[in-house]
This record gives sequence, C-alpha cells and structure tokens, in this order.
Amino acid sequence: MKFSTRTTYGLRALIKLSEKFGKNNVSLASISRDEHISLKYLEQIFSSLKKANLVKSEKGATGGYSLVKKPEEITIFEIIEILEKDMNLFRCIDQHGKVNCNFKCNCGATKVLINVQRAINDTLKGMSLKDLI
Amino acid sequence: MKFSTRTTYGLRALIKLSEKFGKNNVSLASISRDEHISLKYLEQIFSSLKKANLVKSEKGATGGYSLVKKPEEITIFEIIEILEKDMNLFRCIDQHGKVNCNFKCNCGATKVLINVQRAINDTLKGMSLKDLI
DNA sequence: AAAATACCTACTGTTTTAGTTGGTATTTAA
DNA sequence: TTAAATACCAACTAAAACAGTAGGTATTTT
Ligand code: FES
Ligand code: FES
Repeated sequence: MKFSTRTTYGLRALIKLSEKFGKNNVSLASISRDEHISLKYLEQIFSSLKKANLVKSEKGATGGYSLVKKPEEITIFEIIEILEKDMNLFRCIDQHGKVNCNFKCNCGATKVLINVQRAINDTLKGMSLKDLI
Repeated sequence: MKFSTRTTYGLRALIKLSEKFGKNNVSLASISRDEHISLKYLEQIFSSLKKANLVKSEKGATGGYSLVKKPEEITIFEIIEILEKDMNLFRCIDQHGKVNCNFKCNCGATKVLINVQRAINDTLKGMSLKDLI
C-alpha cells in the first residue's frame, strides 16, 4: 500500500498554499522549483484540485493558485479523496463501507474490512492542513 | 490507495483461522471454496504468513493451517506489514516515519506526511483479529 | 496405493503509475 | 505592443506493480 505521487505531491503543494493563505498566489513554477516536482505533473494535479473546488487560480504573470477555504477547514481525507484515484481500500466494499461484492457472497469478512476502512477514514478526517503546519 | 488482493484475501483467510483457533486446522482448499479465492494464490499468501511466524501448518489429509498466537494478540497492522509489499505510504519517509529523501532536501512537508503515516499505523495497531470477529 | 494436504519456483498478461509531449489561452510588465 | 509568465488542455508512453497461472515436489492420513 502506498499513496500515489499525485497525492504525495498534492499534499506537499497544498502545504505551500496554506503558508501563503490570505496573502500571495503560489505559482506552480515556484512549487516545481522548490520541491523538485515536474511542472507538467503539478498542472494535472491542480486541475483535479480546482475541479473539486479546493483551490482557485489566476492567470498571468502574478497568477497562481490559492486555497478556497481556510487550512483548518480542509481535511487530509478530503485531499486524498480527490487525488487518489481509488480509495476503495478493499474489494467488495465501497468508499463508504457498503458491501458491494461481485459474488453476492456477503461473507462475514467484509465486516472486518469495513471496520478497517472506517478507522482509517476517521483518522484522516480528523486531520486538517492547519494541524500540520 | 488500495490494499492488494494479497492483503485482502489474507485478512479474510485469517478470520477463518481465528474462528477455528484452538480447534481444527483449516485447509487452503476449504478457504478457496468458501471465499472464491484461487488455491494457488492462497498458497503464496500463506507462505509469507508462515515465514513471518504468524501461522503454522500440518501436511497430509487432516492437515492445514492454524494461528500461532491468539487472535487478540495479532494486530491488523502486523498482518498488513507482512502481506503488503510496500508499506511506505509516502516518498521520502520509511515505515517508521524517518525521513529518507533522495534529494536530501528535508523539506518541511515530510513532517506532515510522517503524521499521516503515524496516525494510520496507530489505528491499525489498535485493532486485532479478535476485535473483528 | 490413493487422496489430500502443504510447499516451491518460475512465468505472464493486464492494469496502474508516473510522468512526458506538445500545444493553447490569458494576464501582467517592459 | 511585444515578451514573459502564468494557467489550461488532451493525448501518449515506458516502466513498474499487480494478480494471478502453471507445473511441479514432499508429506501425511486413510
Ligand atoms: S467474496 Fe465479496 S463479500 Fe465475500
Ligand atoms: S523531496 Fe524528499 S524530503 Fe523534500
């Protein structure tokens, strides 16, 4: 199990934005330089974040991205849900812990997996960008 | 992010063993039938579990696998650590939360990621097989 | 002797990941 | 008004990881 680089880079970039919240825009070029992340890849990542309405953007020479909400209002769960393509931790269970099995077997084990999924979700929902700066 | 089928199947199989703890062996053939999991794949999974000394085995017609420890002494973290090939959730950080960056950049963001890693680890260490039956 | 089990090693098709490539559109500053 | 800096968009691709399969051998019970 590993978080994708999308998520990892996204988290790191959003921390930059948190630090500048209420002040400057942050350009992807500057993040790319500071964090050694491909600019083009950052663009893709921020495309997702913008679609999900977590960040807003301005074009032009003084442009860049900024957070739409306060850092303390953005949970780590929320970010991961946007950037990680597949948050179904286990087969037979959807993101919200509902059984969805191909075999319709409804074996008891799914209850276990649901508990693990929920425990991790709750942990991530309890952490915000603010907590982490 | 998704747990591999190795881990998912392994967890489901270990629940079977927990139910029979102190009683019968459980054969992989029976798990394969009940849970619709490839027998050959289960063999690989149990090879890892045995090497890690989580289960023991007996050959022959009445053979099969059984837990070495009580279900309440086996944490979900422990199982996942054995079966999941890569438990480094993020780049630049090892399993135990130590910074290990290719760029030697030691950027502040790693502290964030360490916190996420630790929170998830602690959650999984707090759950045992017993809790889940 | 037959059946059931564990055990071992190598291989393989598919999917996912982690980007790259090559552009266009908008805004600011010289 | 031109150049530079930014965001924005779509398609492609090499490499890695995943999820098994294949083909056996060894041991124990019935
Ligand atoms: S195989 Fe999906 S719930 Fe049992
Ligand atoms: S790039 Fe690895 S710690 Fe910053």
